[in-house]
Amino acid sequence: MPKVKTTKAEVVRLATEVFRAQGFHATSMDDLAAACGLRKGSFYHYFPSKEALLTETLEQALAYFRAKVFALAYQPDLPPRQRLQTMLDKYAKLLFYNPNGCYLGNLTLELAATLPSIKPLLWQFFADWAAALSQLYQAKYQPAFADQLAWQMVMEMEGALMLGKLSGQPSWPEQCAARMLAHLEA
Amino acid sequence: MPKVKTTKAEVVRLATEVFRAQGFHATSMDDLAAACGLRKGSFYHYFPSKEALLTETLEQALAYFRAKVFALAYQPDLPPRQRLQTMLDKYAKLLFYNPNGCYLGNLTLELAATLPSIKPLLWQFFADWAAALSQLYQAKYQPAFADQLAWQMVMEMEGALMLGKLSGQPSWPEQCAARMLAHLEA
Amino acid sequence: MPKVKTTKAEVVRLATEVFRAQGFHATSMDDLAAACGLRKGSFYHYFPSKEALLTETLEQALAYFRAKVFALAYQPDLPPRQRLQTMLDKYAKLLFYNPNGCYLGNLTLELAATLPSIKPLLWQFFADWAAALSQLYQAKYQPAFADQLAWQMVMEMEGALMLGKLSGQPSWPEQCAARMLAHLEA
Amino acid sequence: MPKVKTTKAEVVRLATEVFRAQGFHATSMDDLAAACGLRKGSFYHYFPSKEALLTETLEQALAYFRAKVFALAYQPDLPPRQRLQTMLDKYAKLLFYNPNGCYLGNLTLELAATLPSIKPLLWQFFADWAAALSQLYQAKYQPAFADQLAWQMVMEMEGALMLGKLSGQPSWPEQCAARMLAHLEA
DNA sequence: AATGAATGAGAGTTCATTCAT
DNA sequence: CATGAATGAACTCTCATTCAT
Repeated sequence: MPKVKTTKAEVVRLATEVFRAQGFHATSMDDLAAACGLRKGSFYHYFPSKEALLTETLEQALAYFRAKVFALAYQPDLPPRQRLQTMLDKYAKLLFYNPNGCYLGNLTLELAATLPSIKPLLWQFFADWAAALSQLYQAKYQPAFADQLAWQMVMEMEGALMLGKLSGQPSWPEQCAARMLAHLEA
Repeated sequence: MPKVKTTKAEVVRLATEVFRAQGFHATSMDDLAAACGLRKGSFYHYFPSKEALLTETLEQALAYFRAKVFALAYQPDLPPRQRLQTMLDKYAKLLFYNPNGCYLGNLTLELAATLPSIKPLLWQFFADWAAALSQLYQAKYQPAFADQLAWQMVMEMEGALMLGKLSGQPSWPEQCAARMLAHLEA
Repeated sequence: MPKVKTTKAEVVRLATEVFRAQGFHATSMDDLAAACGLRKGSFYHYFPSKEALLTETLEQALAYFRAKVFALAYQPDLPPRQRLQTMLDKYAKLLFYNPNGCYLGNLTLELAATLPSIKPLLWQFFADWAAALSQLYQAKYQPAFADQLAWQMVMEMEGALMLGKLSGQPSWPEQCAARMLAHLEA
Repeated sequence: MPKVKTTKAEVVRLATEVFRAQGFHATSMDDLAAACGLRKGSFYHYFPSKEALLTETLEQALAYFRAKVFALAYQPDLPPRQRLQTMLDKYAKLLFYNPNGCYLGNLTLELAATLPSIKPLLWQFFADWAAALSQLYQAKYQPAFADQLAWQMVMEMEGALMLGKLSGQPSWPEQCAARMLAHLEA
């Protein structure tokens, strides 16, 4: 069993989980090194600083959500109802059953006020998420109303993930997802 | 060498603002000392540790919301619509126009996973907030539905405050408050 | 039950026990205040500094041993054997059954190298102790030999108290006391 | 900014001397850093805490005494008298002419009551020391008496080192060593 | 490319002492 | 006389970062 060389992408993936669990400031480079099986010093071959690593995790997370989650809202040859269902299934798998909630949401509240450089990335996440929802709701509603409803559901979901994180129970975001779907029903 | 006199309640009040702006881990005892006009070591006359100080800020914040905000939902001799209006006005004054959002919500996402001792306090905040809303909605809806709607609006408001913090604009929570009111309209 | 005013002598007595248990540097003024039922600030009405308090405990301890222990070696109208016996009984009561050993011996090893001002006091203790023993042994031995034997037994006793402190068992100093007595037997 | 290279064993050796001179609590990490030519923070690469460093100094001291001093009592092909002589010579070189006395004895009195984790190590030192002496005395005395005599001399020596530390004169332990030898003479 | 050793700054905390009340 | 509040220095320890090897 040869030790597989750690790739940069893998390091970013692992770091994301540690940041998601502990937050940015409560996570030390030692924590990250331990989680990635690297020595502390080796980190600086991949990333010039802790903040740069954070930024990469955000970029990778955003790219992942765009490619693997939000994209599901735009599948051709599938009715909106099913597109929303598959998107929410994927979303749920990523966020509902992990006790640490929404990575991007966590960082928004922890860092938006003190680390403005990440705000555009964070905002993009919410905007893309709302756009995907809005596009689906437009099958049933006027664009303006669909948009408002989409943003409303994004906010509700972030609040639901907050309660889920606090209570340890997935029912909050689950019920929120059910309401998201219901808005497409008759 | 001037010996500044402060009260414990005042220290807690000032510390709350610093924690709200920067988060718990990003705030040093030096930051707190500077904000309170104390020297670092003097803090330990009031609180045995940074964590104990945090807990006191949470307790004081919860007590304040209970006494000064949520209580407005229970005013006798006032129609529900007006009670909700005054409660939301007070709520807005405290949270909408401060760029740092909801203190309790911020700490939920930063600390729920790593500082479980504060979870009951945080939960109480959300529960009281939902109870106040539910009690108002029961003027119009069945208890079960009123309750669900109340929790839904609490979540939406936390999400709205998150977007407000990220965007720097109060319109997100403002519109959420408008929807809260609309649920009581005809 | 009126609260008896703490007297300076009482404070010194209590402080001695805390210093004996924890050593000088490991004992904080808070520890002392707690043990004496005083507030920290009040200490400075009795003693100008922690070090001055230490010195007073040493002086009081030395005075006590002189008046209440070593004096027993000089009782008129009692044979040497009995004088030694009563002195050792008193000595044992003070030191053997307290797990913290010999106060003066403890401070000698902790502070002789860094707080030379207390060295004369400490030395006086050992010198008086040896003189008392020597005077008794002179009933049986030549002065020079009695003196040497006395110092020898003082050293052995300090070593025995060290082992007693480490093991928690009084048998080490007890057997040493038995040997002290044996030197006066036939 | 020079990066001094040191070995862990060297750090332990130097720290032992500082602890021996000043005691554990009176020695700061700054003192240790200065003595070792390291910066304060660098210590924590070698030892997780000041207490862990202390434990290592004790372990190394015990190992040294076993290998380099007490072992001399068991040399084959040498009469007991000479074995004792060489052991005492080595012992004297280490302890008599250093004004800070016996490292293990110092720590016994300073820390036995407050840091119980080191008690087994300390006790092992005294036990090995007594065992080495006892083994030599058994050339002349019955095992039980040899054993008692050995412990007696260990205690006397600790007391002698205490007086040596207090007086600054090596004659106390020197004469004690002479008595140790005398017990093997005709 | 990888790392172990080192670092300076700063973290939270403790301390002996001061002093206005 | 007593004390609660305050202090500045020092404490142990952690951190993100550097760099010779």
